[in-house]
Amino acid sequence: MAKPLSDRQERILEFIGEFLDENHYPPTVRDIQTGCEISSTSVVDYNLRILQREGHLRRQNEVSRSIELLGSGRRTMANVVTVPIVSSIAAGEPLPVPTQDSWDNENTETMELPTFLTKGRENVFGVRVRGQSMIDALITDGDLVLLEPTESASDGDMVAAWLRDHQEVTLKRFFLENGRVRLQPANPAMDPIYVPADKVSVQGRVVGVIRSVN
Amino acid sequence: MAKPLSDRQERILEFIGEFLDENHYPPTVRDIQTGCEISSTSVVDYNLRILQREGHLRRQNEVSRSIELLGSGRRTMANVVTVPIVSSIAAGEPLPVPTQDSWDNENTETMELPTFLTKGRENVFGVRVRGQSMIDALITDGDLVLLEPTESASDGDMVAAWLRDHQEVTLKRFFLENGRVRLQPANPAMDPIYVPADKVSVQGRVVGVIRSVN
DNA sequence: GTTCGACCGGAACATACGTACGGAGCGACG
DNA sequence: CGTCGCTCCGTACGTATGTTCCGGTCGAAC
Repeated sequence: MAKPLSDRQERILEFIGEFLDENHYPPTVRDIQTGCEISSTSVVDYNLRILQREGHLRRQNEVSRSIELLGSGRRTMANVVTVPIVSSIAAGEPLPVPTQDSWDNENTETMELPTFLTKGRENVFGVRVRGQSMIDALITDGDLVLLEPTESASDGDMVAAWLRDHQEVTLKRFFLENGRVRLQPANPAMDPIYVPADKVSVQGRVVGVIRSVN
Repeated sequence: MAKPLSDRQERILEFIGEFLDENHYPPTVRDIQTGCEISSTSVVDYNLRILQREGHLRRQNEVSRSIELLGSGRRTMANVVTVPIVSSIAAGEPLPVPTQDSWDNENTETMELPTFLTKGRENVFGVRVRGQSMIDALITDGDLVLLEPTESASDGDMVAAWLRDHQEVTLKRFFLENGRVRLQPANPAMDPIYVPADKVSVQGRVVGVIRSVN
């Protein structure tokens, strides 16, 4: 299914992304030809068809600049990425980190976000928060939390941590202190909690929070 | 300077915005011609030149689909608006609500946001928060608060309120209760404050909060 | 009336741009 | 060796699309 791409195809995909970041419209076949130093428009067209067949992009026939990138963290246009929204976070269950399969699924909800929120990070996904359990992380009911999937964390990272003994996910700053983990609420008025390292599993690193009021 | 636009010009501007919302690329002259039921491409071109001269949009010569909308809350492409970021909010001063003049100023910082954050609202602007003074509104240092300019508020709205006696701006939910104003923190664990109605001036309604971690 | 400017209409022109066609190099395979 | 598939190249064709030219209508100003 997911065939490996040739160097040229990788290059084209990368160029389209860069073009989208620098302009407010997609590139033409000839823009790509010049940008990737390809000798003929037919080669560009040939590779674009392959990329389209493999599901990396979409084009409309006979329409100029109709290239649209597909896939996780795709850039649909200048400074915009599309991320999947996976169900909702609730007390009592671990996070359903999205797989490539679930992302490929047509009925995954997605959202378009400015790139400054995901800058450089891969596979960022969003989780909608239910309830007030994250209030000490300055996050409330209805907020959208952006997470970068990871299983490890550095001191000071804000992470989504699954606490095995408490059977719940919490968002806190992570610190590893001689064998145990300190989870520090974002609100300095609240006290940290301490957990043995083997009772905590990191599910993702928080890279952003979006709250839409009303 | 700001000449009134003809009906046709308004229509064209509106159509370009709608087109940008529905596609991932700008419209051609002929897309506009069809969409606005104009009999000739030359009329479209004629009006586009006027709109460009008046600063409502920008085009590149000889480049297809190179139309770019300008101005406050402009849609640069599908589901994206551009909003100005006005300085920063700090304890001790009222908010510098942006005027048309300040927006027109070239050196205003701007940011592109998904439309779902500003949906339907006019003249939304962003304010970067400094310090921890908004912590009881679940807002912390570095957050970007999106405000819709207004001087009135309905019960339950989250507003930016200038407290004359305290000489500070605060973000709270607004309730008018027989002559006095109750300002309710977003964090239900915190207590409300009560202020005489004439000691409070509403500066804007909060429509969103964006936090970028790290 | 005449003049002028703002706006529209139809058609043509020139370039931009997607697409098709024939062919060539090259490695895999029998 | 032949031939098949994949990739590339050069070129050309046809449509898409920005642009120009010339004429026309209408209302305001004189």
